[in-house]
Amino acid sequence: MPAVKRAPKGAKKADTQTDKRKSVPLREKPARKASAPAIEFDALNEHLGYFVRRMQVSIFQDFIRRLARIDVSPAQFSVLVVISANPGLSQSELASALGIERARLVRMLHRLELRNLTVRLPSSADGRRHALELTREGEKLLAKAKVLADEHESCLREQLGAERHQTLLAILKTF
Amino acid sequence: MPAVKRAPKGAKKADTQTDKRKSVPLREKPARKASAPAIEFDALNEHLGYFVRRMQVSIFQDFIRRLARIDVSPAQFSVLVVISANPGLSQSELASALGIERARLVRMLHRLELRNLTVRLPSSADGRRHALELTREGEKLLAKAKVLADEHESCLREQLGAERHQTLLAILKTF
DNA sequence: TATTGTTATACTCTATAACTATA
DNA sequence: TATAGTTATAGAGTATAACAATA
Repeated sequence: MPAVKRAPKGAKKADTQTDKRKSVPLREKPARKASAPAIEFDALNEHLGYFVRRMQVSIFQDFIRRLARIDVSPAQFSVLVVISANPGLSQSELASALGIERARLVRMLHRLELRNLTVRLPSSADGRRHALELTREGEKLLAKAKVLADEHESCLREQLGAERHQTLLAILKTF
Repeated sequence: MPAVKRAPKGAKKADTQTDKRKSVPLREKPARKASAPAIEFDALNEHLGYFVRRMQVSIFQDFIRRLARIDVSPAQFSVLVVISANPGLSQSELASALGIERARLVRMLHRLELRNLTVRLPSSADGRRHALELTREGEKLLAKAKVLADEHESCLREQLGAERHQTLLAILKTF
């Protein structure tokens, strides 16, 4: 057995339910038993949020898998794309454009900078700001990332059908 | 000043860049300066994942805000709905139906059980399984949650337009 | 052996708050 | 005083691994 040893455990929480669980089987509806009856999603079927969430998770999983070999996450991809397209952008501007917390962006840029993909240059106009840019290496990696991301998108377009893909993109952009 | 005191800080990471930052302004493209020029999203404009993510975050924020007073998160809502519609469901079945980790569901049910909303009954057929059900209190809270969730959805339908809302729901369901 | 529920761990993300240095 | 960048912290969420009880 490796080092792990198992800490003494919080107790309390588990105990409150042990009584019920180990004691008399109060009652139990026959409902779910035989041959895998399809699960009913009820109210969730009318809620966009549920399906949007499922799709987002699924899309991100594919994106992450495809860009794993260059180690670029969806969030990192969006940061690299926007810096490249808007060189000199400040961290605040970038964060608010992408809906990322300023504080989180700091750590993201930290890692990107350690990998020599981005730089924070001093802004000549305002001593508080950083002018963000990609390094040459950053631009090269972004180019590779865009190829992989396009493959990802093509696969998605194929899954959905070009028309639905287009419709979806159009509707989401209006939101 | 309250207790906080500030730990000695990791150093190293911050230092590696301090040199660059405090030293000569290497160069800086004039690009972003004057009157808030619109930010360019470039490749992101073609990626469904980016917009799906933005929409999901936005929808969840509204959902969370509206159900805050009954303290029900989107994930909790989906769990309550599915248990109510499929009484006797096991934790594994529920987890896989909703795409939640088995381990995470344990903690979620823990909290719901502490609030007296759900119960884990022993399964008569299989000693390993729990038969999940809502308590009467759970059903009552779920009824309230459904009302609020419907209001949330109505607002969303209004924002998008009924037609686009319908189209979106239909396409997402095929995915 | 495999499965169900459970605990633990580690890492990411989100949300705040507070600090510094500049403005 | 306000803003830009930074650090710290707490809470969720995600991903694993391991374990006990049961099959």
